[in-house]
Amino acid sequence: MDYISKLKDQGSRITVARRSIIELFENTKKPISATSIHNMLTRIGVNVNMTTVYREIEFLIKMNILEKIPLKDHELHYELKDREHHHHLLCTNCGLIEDITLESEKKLLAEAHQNSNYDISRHSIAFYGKCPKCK
Amino acid sequence: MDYISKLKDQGSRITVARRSIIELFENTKKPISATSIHNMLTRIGVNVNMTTVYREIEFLIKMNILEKIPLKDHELHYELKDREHHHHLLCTNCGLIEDITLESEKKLLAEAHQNSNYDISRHSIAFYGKCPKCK
DNA sequence: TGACATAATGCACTAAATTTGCAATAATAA
DNA sequence: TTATTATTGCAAATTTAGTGCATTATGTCA
Repeated sequence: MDYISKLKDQGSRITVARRSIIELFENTKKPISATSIHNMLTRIGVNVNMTTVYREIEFLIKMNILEKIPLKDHELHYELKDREHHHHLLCTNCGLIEDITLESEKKLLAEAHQNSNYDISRHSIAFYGKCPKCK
Repeated sequence: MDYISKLKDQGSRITVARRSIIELFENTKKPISATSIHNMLTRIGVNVNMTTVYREIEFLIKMNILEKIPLKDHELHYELKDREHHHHLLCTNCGLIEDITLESEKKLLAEAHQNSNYDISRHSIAFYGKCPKCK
């Protein structure tokens, strides 16, 4: 079932901002910062306050729809949480962000579970380097 | 050779702030934020301005001694750069950060090189979950 | 050792990202 | 359509980070 129906079912209201932000993430499939969300919304004619953007992000994280993606930047980025498992490739030159899926991460995860006494629930992997255009 | 000697050799001055910050990182071996650095310095009686902390971090990054570690926080963290290769384990409950070394990351890295057309220079892996105390 | 050159620092600001309080607005149930 | 209250906007406060400039202090060399 889609996010909108889920939110409706659990009692949340579906506002223009909320719907637009969810669609933004569904179409983009990349980590987006709060400022970018605001810019993109403005570009498509959805005029919302930055405060609303921040509050909506917070809400969607609480609802388990978005998650934080920390990048080497002092701006947090966000992404849909239940996308098929994947990780990121970041260009240190132009800032481009791409996805990458990794077969061998299973072993990695198994090793992490074994080598630690943490109750691991999630993990993130990022590769930094130069993208095709920049190298 | 140690960091202090390296800095001296290359002409930098060794101030109380600089020496203290380097020692802080050597003793802590964990990602530390600028604010934490400032707090820790104050606690041991080294009173420096936040500006100095930020400028020193910048300097130590330029000198290849520190590197940025992005966490799920809107505060950047830093760590000594040439520590033996390792990654992080973060408690989603109390914020505890521990190190973890992984044998199988070699395969992962090889796969990443093969599956992408990026010129990968670095990577970071983080596991999120509950630490022994919190689970 | 003492004075000099300049790296490093502090202070007062600025800038950008994020958060909060509260009154106004709008989504939904009835 | 109306009432309830979730959501929003606005203004202002906080937090994190970075700057310009005058002052201080490190390391060098006479």
